Amino acid sequence: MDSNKKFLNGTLKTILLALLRENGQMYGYEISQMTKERTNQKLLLTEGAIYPALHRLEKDGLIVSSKEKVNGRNRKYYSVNTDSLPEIDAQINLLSQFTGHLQALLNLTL
Amino acid sequence: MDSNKKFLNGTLKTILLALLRENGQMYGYEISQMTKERTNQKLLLTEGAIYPALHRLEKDGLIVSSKEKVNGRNRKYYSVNTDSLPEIDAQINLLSQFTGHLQALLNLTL
DNA sequence: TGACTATGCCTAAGGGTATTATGTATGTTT
DNA sequence: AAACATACATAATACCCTTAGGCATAGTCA
Repeated sequence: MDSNKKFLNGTLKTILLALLRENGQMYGYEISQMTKERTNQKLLLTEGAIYPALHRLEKDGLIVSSKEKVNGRNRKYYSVNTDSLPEIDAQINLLSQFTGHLQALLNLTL
Repeated sequence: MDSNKKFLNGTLKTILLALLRENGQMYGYEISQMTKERTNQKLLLTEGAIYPALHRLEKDGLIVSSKEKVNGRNRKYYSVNTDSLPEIDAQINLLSQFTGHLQALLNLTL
């Protein structure tokens, strides 16, 4: 079973923004683990997807990073750029609306 | 305003399956118009996306097509392959679950 | 009649992005 | 010592949507 990985395309960046907006500060590995736990392994954000997406978001100025050493290991914390909050919220709202439309279309079938 | 086109990636095929499963028989142009009307122009399935997706679904054996001439114009009707109904329902359920997970993640932010 | 719009199908170039696989390094557990 | 968890990263590949165009028929309007 390939789960629902194929649905992730396009939504990943917005998911990351939503998580960072909620939790204030997170690092990649943490995001990967947290989403896995929260969705009972159903929604897997793999590292090969997460790290490039975080890099793109930082390059686009929507998030900022800072490196810290914790227990001898390097962590790279990300958080939303407060200047971009309006744009971030707009994106999150768009995704929310999109899932709403999808649910409406899908429910007709049930 | 590029609306939420970017979220479509990966979900389009399943959307098409859900629509065909509901309506029994549809043609590409009809799908394009219907989704536009139902979502108040918010969810636009463009022809450049719809037709290749329908072709892939037919090639994969999930749907079948038949050509008809209506009012002098050619229509290509698609409908689900009943042999594939279990797989189709499974896919639709996966997408439904995925949107559920998304909503859960997004709602935490509101 | 000529121009425009709606209907209806299709394809191609291009870019964006997730998958899969792999590499590096440190700390912890067995 | 080996294995596993933590933590970052990149590359090849393939997928697939966007944008832009092309073709054809029917109806409308000046």
